[in-house]
Amino acid sequence: VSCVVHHISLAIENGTFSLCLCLSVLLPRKKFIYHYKNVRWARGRHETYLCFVVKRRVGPDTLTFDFGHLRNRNGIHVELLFLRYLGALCPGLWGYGGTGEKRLSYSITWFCSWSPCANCSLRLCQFLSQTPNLRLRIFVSRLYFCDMEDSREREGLRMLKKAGVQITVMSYKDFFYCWQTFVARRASQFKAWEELQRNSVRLTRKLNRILQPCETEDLRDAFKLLGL
DNA sequence: ATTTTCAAT
Repeated sequence: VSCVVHHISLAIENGTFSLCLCLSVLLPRKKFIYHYKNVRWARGRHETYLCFVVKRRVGPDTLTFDFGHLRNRNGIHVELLFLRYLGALCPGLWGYGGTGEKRLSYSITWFCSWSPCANCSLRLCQFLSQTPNLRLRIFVSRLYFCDMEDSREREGLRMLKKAGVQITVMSYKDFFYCWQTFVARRASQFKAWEELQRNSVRLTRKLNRILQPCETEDLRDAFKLLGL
């Protein structure tokens, strides 16, 4: 109930924009499966979903503060929408991060159907550099525009890593957790699709290669040195 | 073998 009330108050603050947010606290099953399916060719996913959990920590005590989901709207990527809501989701985020008695910090975990684009990564890095008392963990189902070696999206993911963001490709246990937490599942059990595991492993390897480009560069240098 | 991608009609 508190979650619903919270989202209604968000709607009042931000106008009709977030009306949908407060009407659908849980994600319909079909929508979740369609958008989070980690298929190789994700044709027609012209939306991106972001399921989030906010944890609030005051001194030694941590509690789950809020959760919910968002999707991109009006040409605004879902990550930037999330940043707009962040102030409301994390009261006191600014101003209590120091060494005072009220030491307050937040930890956000989100599960996104696509990894962030280059611009969103940049904006997130900028934001995080100004909020040292916010920790962000990002799980992604699929990698967005990361096929080219020199893609800006790849660079963006590396920047996020440098900024201290933990980025992970979703595996079975993460899809399962999302199903339990964010989906209007009724009594239904999460049923993995074909290839879930294989795709997750493939994307994990791909992400690891993206985040550790130095090794291959070093190898190339080594080959050059050896005249190979 | 090849296919898509936070749309634009």
